[in-house]
Amino acid sequence: MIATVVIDAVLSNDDKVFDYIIPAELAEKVYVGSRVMVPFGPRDTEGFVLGIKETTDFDKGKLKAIQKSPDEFVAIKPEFIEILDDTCAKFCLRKIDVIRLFVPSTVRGRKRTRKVENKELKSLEIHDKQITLTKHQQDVISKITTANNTFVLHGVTGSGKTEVYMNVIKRALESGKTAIMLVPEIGLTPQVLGNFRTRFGDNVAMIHSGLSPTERYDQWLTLHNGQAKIVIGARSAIFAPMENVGIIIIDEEHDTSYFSESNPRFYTHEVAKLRARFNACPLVLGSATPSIETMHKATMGEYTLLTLDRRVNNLEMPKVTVICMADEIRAGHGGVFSRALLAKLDKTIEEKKQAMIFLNRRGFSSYVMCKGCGWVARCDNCDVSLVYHKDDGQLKCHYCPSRFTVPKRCQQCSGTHLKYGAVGTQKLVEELSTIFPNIPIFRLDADNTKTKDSLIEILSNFAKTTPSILVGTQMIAKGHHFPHVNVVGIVDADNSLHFSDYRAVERTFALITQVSGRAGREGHEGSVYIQTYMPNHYVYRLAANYDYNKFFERELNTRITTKFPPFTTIVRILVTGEVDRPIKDLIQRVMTKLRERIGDFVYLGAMKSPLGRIQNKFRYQILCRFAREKESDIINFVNGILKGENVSKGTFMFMEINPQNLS
DNA sequence: GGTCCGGGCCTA
DNA sequence: AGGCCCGGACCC
Repeated sequence: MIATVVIDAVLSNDDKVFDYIIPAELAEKVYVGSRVMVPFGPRDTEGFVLGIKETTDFDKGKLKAIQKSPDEFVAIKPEFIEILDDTCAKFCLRKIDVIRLFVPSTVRGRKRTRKVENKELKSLEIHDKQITLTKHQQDVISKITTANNTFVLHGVTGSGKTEVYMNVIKRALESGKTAIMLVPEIGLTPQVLGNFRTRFGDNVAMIHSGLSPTERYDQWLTLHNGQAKIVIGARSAIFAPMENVGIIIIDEEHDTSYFSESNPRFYTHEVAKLRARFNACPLVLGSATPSIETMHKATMGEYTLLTLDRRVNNLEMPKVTVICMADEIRAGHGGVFSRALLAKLDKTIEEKKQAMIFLNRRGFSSYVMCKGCGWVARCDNCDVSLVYHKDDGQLKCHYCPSRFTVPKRCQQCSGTHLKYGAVGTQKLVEELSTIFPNIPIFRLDADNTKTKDSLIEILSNFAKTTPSILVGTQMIAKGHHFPHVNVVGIVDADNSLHFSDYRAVERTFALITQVSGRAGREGHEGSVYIQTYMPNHYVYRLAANYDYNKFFERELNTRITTKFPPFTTIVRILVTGEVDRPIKDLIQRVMTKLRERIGDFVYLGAMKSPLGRIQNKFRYQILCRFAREKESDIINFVNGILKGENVSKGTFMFMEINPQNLS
C-alpha cells in the first residue's frame, strides 16, 4: 500500500504531499493520521499520513518507504483529517500549518516528553454554590439540547450564562459525549477550571498557550485518549483532540482574542462551526454584547438567537452614571477621579466593600514630552512614543522589548521641564494610595501578570480582602465574579473610542458593559461611574441603559451607510520588512495587480500603515473593500495575487479578512 | 528545512 | 577563464 504524506517542514507555498510505500512490517502500524518518519531528500523527516491508497501517479521505481511509525496512537483523529481542507481554504493556510494546530509541538519532534503523573494545574475557586435554574435558563437549555444549530446566547451580565453552559455540558456528558468550552483569555481559565472541577470532578482538562510543554502534552494526551471529557481553554482549545463532541461553547464570543492575529491566522468561530457540523452538535456563542457580525447573522436566520435579559435572583442591573470630566474641570476639580466617584469610593470603603477601577492603559504615564519644544521620547525601533513605568523606573516600548532610562532633560533642546502624559494604571494606584492610605490597592495588568501564577495570586488576594480596590486594564473586565464589588469606576472611557477603526464604538460598548457587569453581584445594588469628555455620545447613553438592541440597530445602520462589514468585506494586505524600498515596491506591485484584475471594489489605498515601523520593521498595507463578491472568492482572488509575488527573505506579506486591528 | 545547481558578476 | 554568492527548485 501507498501512503500520502505531508512533510512536517515549511516547504514552500505550493503545499505538496508525497507518496511513500508502506512496508509490510508497518502495515498494522500506519493509519490515516499516523505520524511517520520518512526519507526526504538527503535525510529522514517527520510527516503525517493523510491518505492510504493502492496506486500512485508517481514513478513507482522512485518511491521510498516509510521508515517507522513512532507513536502508540494515531496523532490526527479522523475528524481533523475531515476538516483539514476546509480549514486550509478558509484561512489560506498550508496543510502543515493547520496540522501543527491539531498536533502540538510536544507530540511532534524527536524529543518525547515524559508523562507527568498527578500533575496539578492551578485552579481558582471563587464562587460560592448550586443555583436553582430560572425558567428562562431552563428554556434556553432545552432549546440548545434539542437542535444542532449555532446559537447566539445573548445574556446580560449576571444572567447565569455559566449555569446554562454547565447544564448543557452535563447533558452532553450524560449522553456519552464530550464538551469544548472556550473562554477569551488564559487568565480566565483557572477560575473556570476551578468551577468546572467542583461540578464535574477531574474529568476536565485545560488547554491554552500558557501551559508549559510538559503540561500541554499531558493535557493533550488526556483528551486524546478519552480520559478527560471536557476541555476548558483559550482559542487553541478549539483543536482539542477529543472525539464525539456533544457541545461547543464560545463564551464572550465578541472578544477579539478569538481571532489569531499571528501565524497561523484563523478565526475560532469558523473552526468551531466545522467541528460542530462534523459532530452534528450545537454550537453556543455566548455574550452580553454579541459582535455586530454575529448578531447580524442571528437576525438573518443563520444563527438561532436565545436571550437571557434578567439577572438571576432578580438582581437589578448596576446603576450607571455618566460623568462629564469637562464639567469637573470647570468646577475647579482637575483630578483623575471625579467628585462623585470619590464620594462613592469613600462610602464603599466605609461599608467594607470593594471597588474596581478600570483604565485601559498600563504603565504610569503614556508619554514623556518636553514642555519647551514638544519633543516626545520615542522608541528607536518602532514608530511609537515610550510609556513611563514608575515601578521599574524605565521608559518602555509597548511594541517591542526595548527599555530606556528616563531622561532628565529634553534630548532635543536640553530643557528640564518634562511633562508626563495621560495616566496609566500605575499612576492610578499611586493616587489611590494617597487618598486611601490604609486600604489595600491591587493592580492587575499585563505588566504584573507575566509569570504563570501571578494573575491567580492577585485575583485571589483581592477576592479575600475587604475593603479593597482593584485597579486594572481590560483584564479585569472579563467574566470574573467578585461578590463584594459594589462600585466600578471607568476612568477615561473615551480611550478606546479614539481608535480610527470601524469597530471602535462597538468595542467601547462591549468593554463598558463587561466592566459594569462586575458591580453588584450579590444582593446589593451596584453602581458604575463612567468618566468621559463626551457625555452625550450615544455609546454612553445606550450602555448606561443596557440597551444592546438599540445599540445594535444603530451600529448596523452605520455599517450600511458607511459600507463596512457585515455589508462589505474588508481585505488588508500587510507587508513588513527591514528595508523600506523593496517593501514599498512590492506593495505597489500588488496594488497594481489588484486594480488590473478587478473593477468592482472600493479601493481604499496602499499606504504606510498607521504604525509605520515596529521592531525595526517597516510596515505598508493595502486596504480594500469588496461590496458584492463572496468571501471565499475574495480569498482565492487575493491569495492568487499574493502567491504570484516572490517575497524575499526577511519580508513578510499576508492578508487578513475583516481585520480586528488596522494599525 | 537542507541541498544542489546555475546564472550573474567580480577579478585576473 | 575561474570562483563564489545568492536565489530557486526539488525532495515521493
